[in-house]
Amino acid sequence: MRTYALVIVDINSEQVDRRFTYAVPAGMDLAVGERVTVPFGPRRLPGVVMELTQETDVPAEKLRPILARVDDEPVVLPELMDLARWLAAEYRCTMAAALRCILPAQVRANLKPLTRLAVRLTAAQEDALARCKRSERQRELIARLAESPEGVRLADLAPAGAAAARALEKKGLAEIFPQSVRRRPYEDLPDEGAQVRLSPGQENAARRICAALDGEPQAFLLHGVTGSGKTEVYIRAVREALLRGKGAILLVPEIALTPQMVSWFRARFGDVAAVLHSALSQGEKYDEWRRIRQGEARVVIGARSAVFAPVESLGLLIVDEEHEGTYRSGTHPCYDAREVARVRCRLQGATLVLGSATPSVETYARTLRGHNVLLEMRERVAGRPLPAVEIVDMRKELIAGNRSMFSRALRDAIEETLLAGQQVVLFHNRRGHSSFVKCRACGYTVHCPHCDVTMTYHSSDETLKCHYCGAVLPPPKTCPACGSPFIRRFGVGTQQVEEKFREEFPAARVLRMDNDTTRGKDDLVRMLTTFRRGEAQVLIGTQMVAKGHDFPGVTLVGVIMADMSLNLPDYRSEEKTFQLLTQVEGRAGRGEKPGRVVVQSYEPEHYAIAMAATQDYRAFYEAEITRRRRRLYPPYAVLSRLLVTGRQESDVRAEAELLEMEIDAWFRRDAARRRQMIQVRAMEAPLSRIRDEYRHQVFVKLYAAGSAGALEYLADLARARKTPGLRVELEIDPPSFL
DNA sequence: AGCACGCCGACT
DNA sequence: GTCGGCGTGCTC
Repeated sequence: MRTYALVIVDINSEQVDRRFTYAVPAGMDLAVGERVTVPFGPRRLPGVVMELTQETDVPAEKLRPILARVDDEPVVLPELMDLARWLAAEYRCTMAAALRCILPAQVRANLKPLTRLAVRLTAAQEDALARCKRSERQRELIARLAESPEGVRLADLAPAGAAAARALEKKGLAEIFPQSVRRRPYEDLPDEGAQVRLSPGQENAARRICAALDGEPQAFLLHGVTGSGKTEVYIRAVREALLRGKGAILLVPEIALTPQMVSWFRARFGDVAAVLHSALSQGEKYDEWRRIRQGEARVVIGARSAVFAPVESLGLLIVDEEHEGTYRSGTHPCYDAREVARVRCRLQGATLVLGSATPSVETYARTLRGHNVLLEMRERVAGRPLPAVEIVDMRKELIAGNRSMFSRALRDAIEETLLAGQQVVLFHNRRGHSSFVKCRACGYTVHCPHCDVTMTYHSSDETLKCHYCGAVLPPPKTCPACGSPFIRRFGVGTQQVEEKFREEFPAARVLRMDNDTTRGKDDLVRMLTTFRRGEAQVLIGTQMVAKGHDFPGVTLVGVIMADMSLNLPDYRSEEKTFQLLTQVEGRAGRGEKPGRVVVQSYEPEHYAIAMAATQDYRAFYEAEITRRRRRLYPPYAVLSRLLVTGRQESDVRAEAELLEMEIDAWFRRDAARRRQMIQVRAMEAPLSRIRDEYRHQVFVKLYAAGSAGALEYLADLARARKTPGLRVELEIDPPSFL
């Protein structure tokens, strides 16, 4: 009986997003998940076998045979085939695009293994020695080679040794051959961290996770205050998974944080741990992937895309710093690694652990609704206290005549800390675009009357705009709240903070860490190491200094302006601010000495700032979820937009307005649809032109409950739109509306 | 995605 | 008369 293979060809286009049937040549041993080369029109293309079948409706004259297998073994695990299918359905991408996520480019490129010349004995040691009585060097080499039957790299021999090797080869006693070597990322990293005793909180969390490894797989939210030692819990859980013959994946939010985590894992798990992320070289990535696929590595540490790592019999999937935005992919398919992780765990019967000191509002809400089991760690390890936080009201500083960016309290604290020989972290979250208008006398910021988000100052036409509804206001000359003339836009960056700091504390050794100073691949790691070693006393930086670093020498954290992230035109800005402040405050007092924090703010009474100071997550969550419910934001609503782009501005505008009318009509058709809609509005996008392409958007806000049908409609609408010269794209809950 | 086929303007 | 523009249509 004939066998046919249903193949997805590697073309990311909806036109060919279906399975093509090929005849399997007699004698070709094929399995689902294997990569093959197939004829496709005049071309030869790679593809993946989705299914094997005994019959087909395809007429015989159309059928063509599979040309070849690409790999020696199936490359896609069966569970990952299911995951790819889910990915394509959930994120509305082609099957080819979904498979590309699962098969990284290096693997598809079929890289060659890296080889170096090595030498090994081909004769018995005694025979070889007998024939080399005269040369002491050759005899030495023979003894050494006898100890390493797999061969010794020529580069590892002294120059004379290499000559001896060639002599042995000439005598037919040894051979010189290309030996494949593994490219090891972070090879020279020290193996840090000794075995530690777990605190009662850590012990409890680890026990609950291990119970799930033995019994019914579960999803956990591990909520532990900064410094509570979540990493140790991960390590314990991973070890337990390994002991049960299962694999584990640990996702970390940023490459920058990986080296430290890798060194901790290497210390415990050695070569069983693999690393996967985009900053590795092609070869490193390829080799690590192969090692995982072949079961040589059972533990994977990696960024977002490592959620697809080919770990067989996965037992545990951990998402560290669950709240981080980096888990959402910016390129199509725009998957959320946390969602993928959840589905993958379901498909493979694995246990999911989401870890954070500041869980995202969505995750916490889901947890309270019973989707995750909550594990809490309220204490820091070794009985260390949380840092004492002092909030400084910068409005009072202005009244007191202090116009500098450092309050008297912060300046004193820095002085004391430097005198005591301890380290300081200064955090300032400068965001390049979108400046806002704020009153320095009373802290008032101009908000949109309709949307409750900060309005953004546009210097081009000197107006304030709302990025959600398009409302436009002239910037006020005096503060609408208190009448003060000190109302102006804010735009201080870390560079100015550094300059002012050097003026005031010329003796201190300062490092500045932001996007401008960490351009090179290794700059960040080097700076972190320098600072951790104590070779600088002060670290000034943006959010990248806030995240997860362990700086035992830091006893003072200063926040230059806590309101910075509060005034972004985004409904998540309160959440972001709370997370950032809580995280950066958590950098203080992680060593022997207790830490302190000085937070400077123009609106110190704001709940995000006040509750970050007391590290009271639950109180913040209650306040925030109440606001979201009242103002109709996620998780109660779904925000989406249709983005229209094109060269001709009038066409772009007209298309957006047409879409608005059409969508509006669709929602008004019956009562059920009317109940879905909160707002539909066409407007110019905040970034109204990028690379000579004009941008307009149709902002669509829906009630979350039962929104699936409406979103499906919007997706179909966007896809069906084929006006020449225009592109229409649907974005659901995008990271920003710029 | 490519590459075909197919129907209307300026060139040796 | 031809060379060539890129609009639909197909690829097992």
